[in-house]
Amino acid sequence: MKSKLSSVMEDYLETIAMLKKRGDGVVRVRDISALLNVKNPTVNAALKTLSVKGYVVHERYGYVTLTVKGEEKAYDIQRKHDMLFKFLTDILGVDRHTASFDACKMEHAISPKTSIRLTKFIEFSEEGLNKENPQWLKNFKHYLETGKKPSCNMRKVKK
Amino acid sequence: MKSKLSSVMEDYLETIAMLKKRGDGVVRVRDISALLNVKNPTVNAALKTLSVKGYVVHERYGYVTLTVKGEEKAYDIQRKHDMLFKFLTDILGVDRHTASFDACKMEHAISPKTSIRLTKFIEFSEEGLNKENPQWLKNFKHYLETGKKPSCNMRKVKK
DNA sequence: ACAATATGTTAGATTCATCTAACAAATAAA
DNA sequence: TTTATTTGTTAGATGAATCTAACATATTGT
Repeated sequence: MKSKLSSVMEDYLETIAMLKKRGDGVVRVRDISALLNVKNPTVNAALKTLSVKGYVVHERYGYVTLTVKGEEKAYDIQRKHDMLFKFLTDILGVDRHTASFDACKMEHAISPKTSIRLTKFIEFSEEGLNKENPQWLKNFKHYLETGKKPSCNMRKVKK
Repeated sequence: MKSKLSSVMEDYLETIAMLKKRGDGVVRVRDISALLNVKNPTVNAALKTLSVKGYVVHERYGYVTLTVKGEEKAYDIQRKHDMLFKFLTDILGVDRHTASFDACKMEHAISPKTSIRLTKFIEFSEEGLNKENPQWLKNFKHYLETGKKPSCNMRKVKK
């Protein structure tokens, strides 16, 4: 009964969830096709697939809604996306546009195990009493700019 | 003239390069289908596509070889794969099997920019005079096990 | 050298995600 | 309230990646 979804189908779920959470709160075929840059009939076909599998409800000429199963799945994907985006921007320092683009593809590629570890890694980089970056992350940013990692010796150098 | 390759085609190139570098140094259709878990006719179709695009040479009933273009592409993908594998295992501490599996998918998902940053991050984690993990990485491993990041206070605690 | 086995190829079918063209229904404008 | 416009649907085609079945060529063993 697992009937795994393709990454394309996952994208549709993610998009529907995103559209629900903004604008007028309802989701039409047009909105989905606009966001995913596909034509209406393509969206229709996808919705057919997703409704047969129990992820969405879509009556002829009506709005699109997620089932509980669909919401859960969409939420999972969005969490992964947000986590990856954060990792790419906050830790690696990738620009927002590239990070967003890559996160959209990586979210379908990483296993739960990797997802959990990356999440922990982000938490680790944020943990602590002060909200500032930890020193190691500052050192990495410095390394990105200069190609040099502050060594023990360097830290002793004055000025 | 860019004619981007699908991730499936990239996998074929990667596999061919890998097979070349081991065993008897030649690559047959059978080797590729065995490694990728597809049937011979599928490999044949892929080789057709790749040879039309100038990545491989394949004469009827002959061995498969990469063109220079194909080698370059394959090398790019392998570099990405190895880098991702290293990141997943050495930094995140993901098990080798999962890391290998995920790297195979992620290598097709990340942009050059992200690839470069990740590479730098790995370099950063290895840089230095001693080959040991840097302290921050040890701290992360500790965080994974205990859920606690060694704080300034904790470090002062005796024993 | 010949038969048996393994490997490679061709042809044709299937599934998925996409498209265009033609039509139907709903909404907005007059 | 008719007409015009936008949106949704259906039908049918396409390209990519896969399969099976049938056949062709190589390789191996005797």
